Amino acid sequence: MRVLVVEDHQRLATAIAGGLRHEGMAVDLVFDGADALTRTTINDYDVVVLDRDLPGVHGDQVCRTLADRRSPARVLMLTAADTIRDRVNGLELGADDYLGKPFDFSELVARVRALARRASAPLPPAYARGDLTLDPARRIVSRGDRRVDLSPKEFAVLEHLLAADGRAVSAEELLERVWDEAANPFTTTVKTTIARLRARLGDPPLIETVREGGYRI
Amino acid sequence: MRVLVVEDHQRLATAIAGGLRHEGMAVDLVFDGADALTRTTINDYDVVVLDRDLPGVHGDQVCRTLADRRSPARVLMLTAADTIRDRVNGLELGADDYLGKPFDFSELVARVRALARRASAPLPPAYARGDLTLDPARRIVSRGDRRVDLSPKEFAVLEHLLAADGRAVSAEELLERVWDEAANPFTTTVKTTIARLRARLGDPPLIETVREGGYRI
DNA sequence: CATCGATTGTCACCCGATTGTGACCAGCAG
DNA sequence: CTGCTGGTCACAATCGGGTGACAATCGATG
Repeated sequence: MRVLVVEDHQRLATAIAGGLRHEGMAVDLVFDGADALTRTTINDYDVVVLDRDLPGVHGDQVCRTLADRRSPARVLMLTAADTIRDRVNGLELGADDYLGKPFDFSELVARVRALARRASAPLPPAYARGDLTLDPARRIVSRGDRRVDLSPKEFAVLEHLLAADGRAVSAEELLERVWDEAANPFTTTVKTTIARLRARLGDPPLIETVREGGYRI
Repeated sequence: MRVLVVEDHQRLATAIAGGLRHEGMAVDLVFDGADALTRTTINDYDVVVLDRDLPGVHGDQVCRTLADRRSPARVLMLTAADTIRDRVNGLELGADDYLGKPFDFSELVARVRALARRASAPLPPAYARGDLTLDPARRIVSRGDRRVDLSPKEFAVLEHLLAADGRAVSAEELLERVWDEAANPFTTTVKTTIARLRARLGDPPLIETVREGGYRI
């Protein structure tokens, strides 16, 4: 879990960062708002622990900017005074949670955890063709309920054929899309890879040859 | 709904337990703090109804221990005197609600119900995959009923793999999400960590390698 | 503050799978 | 029969991942 701590007081900053690291989180630390903004463009954080009173760019400003950018990072705002009014302000700025100083460290940890528990992105759908399925995210190919394991090239070729959805795909197109520039078009690489792929997929055959036109599934 | 009643006065204890059972709850009953602590390690309760004045281990102590353990059980504290001061103390100790004696039984029921509802939402942040379970909050990993202890990095990697839900996770992604900025992408750190993780998890192997694609669980 | 063990990053080396390659074979159309 | 397209095979080079050793660092403990 990736966390950015933004806090200008050295002592407190390192204490927070150290504590969160101790909980097993990957923590980056910056001491002002400007740095916070650049860091959040470079890295993807799950949570930003943001002190409100920062020199230079104010915490509120950082928070607002993140919200404007539609940053996926959740913001936990730290503030000296914890009044209802502050809380409302903070949440209106786009903070996801609010914690007043002084705070109990275990509470900070709990809240960071809670914020990081974001709904995991749904897995993209798998391809299916007859009894063949290919799941791009999991990198799994099955024939019926039998798992088929493929080498990276074989997998990529099969994925491309499935994506073509029945259209015939020429050897040139495969070379273009599946291989990189280093591929030598004057050799039999594609033929060979298709052969190996067919062998691994077993019977009945799935990949048809279209004379002069390439391959189709 | 699973409830533990901790109350040293026999009469009152059985009355409460009986009443809650009558409301359809599964109630366990103990008469002192020490028993309460052992029971809560054995079973997962939704709510603990806890008398404050207990012989031996005091109610406050029980409450604090539960909080320290990050127990998911919510605590409803019962107390003879219901002063503001008591209430604040109780809540600071980690109790989730507070009820002064004498109380109206219907109010007790209502509060237990309310607490149970509250508990059910953020309760299950534990991953499971086959015989493997990982509890992020407690930082506990088990294989079947055998506890596995992992270093922080190993734990974080495993958590990430489990969160990916079978998706293949590349070494780059792991570096990005589990390590902080100081990580050097040109070395074999991830490989090594995976190797150590595999060794600790034992047989049968759980983490699969996806050539060119990273790791999958 | 010194010490000891655990943790972690780094490197050198090993190994098997993968892949590109070209020679050769098979089927088919003209 | 001939020429062409595509399939098959064996081989060698390469690559990606696994392993074990080592050192630096961290953290707990006396």
